[in-house]
Amino acid sequence: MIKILVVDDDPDIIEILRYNLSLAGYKVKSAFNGKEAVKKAKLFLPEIILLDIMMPEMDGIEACTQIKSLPSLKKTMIIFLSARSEDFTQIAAFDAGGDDYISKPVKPKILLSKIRSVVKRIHSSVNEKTRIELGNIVIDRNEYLVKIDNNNIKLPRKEFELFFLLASKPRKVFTRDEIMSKVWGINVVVGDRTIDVHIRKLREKIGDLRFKTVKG
Amino acid sequence: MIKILVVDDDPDIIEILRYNLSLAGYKVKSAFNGKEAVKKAKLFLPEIILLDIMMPEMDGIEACTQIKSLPSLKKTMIIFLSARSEDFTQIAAFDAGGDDYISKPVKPKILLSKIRSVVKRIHSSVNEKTRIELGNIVIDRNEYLVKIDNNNIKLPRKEFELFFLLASKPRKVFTRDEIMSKVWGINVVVGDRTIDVHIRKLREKIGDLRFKTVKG
DNA sequence: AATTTAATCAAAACCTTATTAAAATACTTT
DNA sequence: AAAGTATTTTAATAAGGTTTTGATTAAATT
Repeated sequence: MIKILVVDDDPDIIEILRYNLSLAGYKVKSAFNGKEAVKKAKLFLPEIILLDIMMPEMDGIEACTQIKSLPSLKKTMIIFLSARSEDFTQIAAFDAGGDDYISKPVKPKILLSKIRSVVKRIHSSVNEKTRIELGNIVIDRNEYLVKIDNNNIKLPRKEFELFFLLASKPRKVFTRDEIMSKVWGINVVVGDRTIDVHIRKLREKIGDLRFKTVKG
Repeated sequence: MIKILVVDDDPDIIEILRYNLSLAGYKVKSAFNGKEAVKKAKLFLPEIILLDIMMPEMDGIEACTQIKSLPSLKKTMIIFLSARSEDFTQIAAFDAGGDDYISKPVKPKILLSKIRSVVKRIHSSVNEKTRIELGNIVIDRNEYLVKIDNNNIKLPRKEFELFFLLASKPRKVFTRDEIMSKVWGINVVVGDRTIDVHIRKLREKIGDLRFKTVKG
């Protein structure tokens, strides 16, 4: 059962959230300010925290920072609640490690759809591959390390991601578009030669024979 | 002519987008919030919607969900716009059925390249199958490989696509127009001999008897 | 037999990838 | 903050393959 900690200084809002979330089958606890939130989070170990930004004692941003710095709560998803739907507060919120936001007034429908999508994210981040082994090659995303025949090879980030992607599906042919969007991200526009150069470097470091290119 | 609906609460941004898109030859309409977006989308039936995430009245995620639930707009591609490029928004956006994502500030170059790639996707969305098996022939789009009697045969892109198309419906007769639009795309204009030559090459490589032409 | 459509071939045009070196960026250390 | 180092991106070019065209020939249809 998924545990959610609701943090807001307004009891009415707590009540609304608690009502909707309980009804949807989540286990809910609440706190009235940042300080209390940190304390309760440590004990309750919720999967998700709904955190108001503006509160007495300790604001949501600060609370978020503290919570995220605790090893036992590192994976907890934090959803901010904020009165204004734009601007600076949100940016600060994300910088503090927030995972999502909901703008007030909170509509039950939106609330639940957000929660669902966050839950999905929790699940999918669990089975995200972190390590690939192929014969004498080990690629470990945790340690950020490539091992070939027990020799450690250090790769810069892009080269690592590229290698990881290619190794994730041996024999699959990746198009440049696929590589671009998975390694560089969906929004980055860099020239087309960039991939070639990285491939070049990779081949220098891990040997020419690991993968080949298919024209077109 | 491709129709694009632009949705943002900031008139300046609408103007920038409208300017760039019109210049590139798209037909553009706009809306200022999610509610209006849904209404206008129903009438305008755009192929593409550029949708800001944070808006008053109804946020982009919700608007997207509603739009995607309408049968007449199921195929409409939705590209989200958002101020932050963090993962969480992207994931929420994709959960809601978004097809792509652009982070603000929107650079014209990125905008247009995205639009182009989305347009491409609209046209080629028929190709979903990734593998065809017919007796002793295997055509695998993933590995980009044709296997006949366990012999691998390497085909250049156009030949591969052509073969894939023909093999996708054995016994079906494809008109030149069909072949042209599926292999070469809708807005590509090449001479009429091109298909013949590719057919020739294909026959050389996979044997004369795999398919025959029907005059007319 | 005349007309239309398809096949063939080689040359030309076009594209994609590989390879460098150099420029731009990002990151560390002082 | 500056200097130094590593990483990432761009630019230019070479090399090679792929795609398209145009001329010509062959085959089918009217």
